[in-house]
Amino acid sequence: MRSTTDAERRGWTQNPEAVQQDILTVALSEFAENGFSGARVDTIASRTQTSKRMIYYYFGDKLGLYTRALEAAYLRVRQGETQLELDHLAPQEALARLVAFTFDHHRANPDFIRMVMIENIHKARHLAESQVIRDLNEAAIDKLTEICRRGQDAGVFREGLDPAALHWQISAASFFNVSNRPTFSAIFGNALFEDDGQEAIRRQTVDAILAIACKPEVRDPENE
Amino acid sequence: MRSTTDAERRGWTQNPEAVQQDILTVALSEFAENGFSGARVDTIASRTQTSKRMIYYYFGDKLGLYTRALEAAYLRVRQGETQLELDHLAPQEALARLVAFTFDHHRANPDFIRMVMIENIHKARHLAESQVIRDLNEAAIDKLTEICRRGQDAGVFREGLDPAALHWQISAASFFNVSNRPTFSAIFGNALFEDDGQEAIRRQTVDAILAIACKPEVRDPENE
DNA sequence: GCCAAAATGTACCGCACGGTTCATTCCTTT
DNA sequence: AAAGGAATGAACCGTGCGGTACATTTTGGC
Repeated sequence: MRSTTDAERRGWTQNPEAVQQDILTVALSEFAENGFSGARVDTIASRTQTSKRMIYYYFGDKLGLYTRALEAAYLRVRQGETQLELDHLAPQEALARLVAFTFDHHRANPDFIRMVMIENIHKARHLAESQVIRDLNEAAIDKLTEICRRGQDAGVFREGLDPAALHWQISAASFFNVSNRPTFSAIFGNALFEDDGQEAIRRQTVDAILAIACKPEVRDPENE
Repeated sequence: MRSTTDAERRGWTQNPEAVQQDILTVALSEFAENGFSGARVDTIASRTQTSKRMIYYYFGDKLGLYTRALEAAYLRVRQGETQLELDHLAPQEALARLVAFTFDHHRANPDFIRMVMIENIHKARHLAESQVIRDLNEAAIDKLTEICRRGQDAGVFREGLDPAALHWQISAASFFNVSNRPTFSAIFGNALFEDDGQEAIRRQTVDAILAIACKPEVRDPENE
């Protein structure tokens, strides 16, 4: 590791990892903004501190770059999810916390949401082929499955509860809230996406999920 | 109105409306499949019984064609919604019916869903500018608002229920079910999208919405 | 220090694709 | 029946954009 002064004086310093990271960051934002065909390799290059040449050097072609950007988006977002600790909470509390967290977490990662939207437009063609992403998602339902088991053991959750279906419900609300905000607010106004509206929707969503999971007699007494 | 035989013999028959309709149908399917930048005007033209020349003659440019296709998608889907009659049902029944219908209706109109997805990728830029679509959606919440009022008058729905927020919940489930099927099933398997899984999810969704809308004491006794 | 390999800069290419030009045929009006 | 406008056909064009050729600099190994 040496001083960079001579490199600054004339010429440049090699830094493969940083260059790739730079490209990936820009590419992710550009693909998320414009979609695969909408994104322009030249634009990505220009927003980079390096050149288009380097993009093709490291990523082969536009599709390769897109795939890596997609994986990067998943990596980031899944990494954020590991922060959540639920084991010390009662099942209902844990579930409520998980739903609220997922809701906020999706909201905080719009680029990830947009990449998934784009993948869905493409029928998940690239996602399906990425082993990286498949691996990442194996653990995604684990937390929820564990909560379900605990809730059923404690007798507060319904029997025959399907963790996958529950995850579907949580994802639906959390995802839609970000993905469809533009059309929804264009048609029905922006109120639900202001702070008050978002809080109301999050609470409503938590309630709905709890209603699905909990036995009927369990839900009435506890009133937040 | 005259026979078309002479036109078949030599030359061609003019038919502006049919030509435009033909173009629109193909364009809708092509845009829904590939997005705005992904769709190719040449491809659209080739799938048409007319030529690229006609597309520009009637629709000006690619964006004009896209906008008209988007409006066409909304028109079709909203037209299907008018079939639903709910006034003769008790509020809870009406709401349950509305949710189940919306769920199925979205599922039956994947092209519409994909157009909305694409609009959301584009931040609803074109949808926001279309007066046609704004008008179409004014009536979209009316049914639901009416049900809410009736339910509250009858004392079975909670006070302070927000029809817009309820519509949000219904849309979230129904939309996500179609829009995110590719990624969801790529990651978590296809089971939830087979007939059994879909039925389970629809039931679960209806239950969740009813749990949001109904007063707690109202929901326990009635067991489908 | 020297050399091969890795990393980067510059300039360029081919063509796909959105859009147009110009000519021709159909239809309505008077 | 003539004319003028609407509707259609066929070929063409300019360029935006994905991708490449070729030269040059940097770096690490010996």
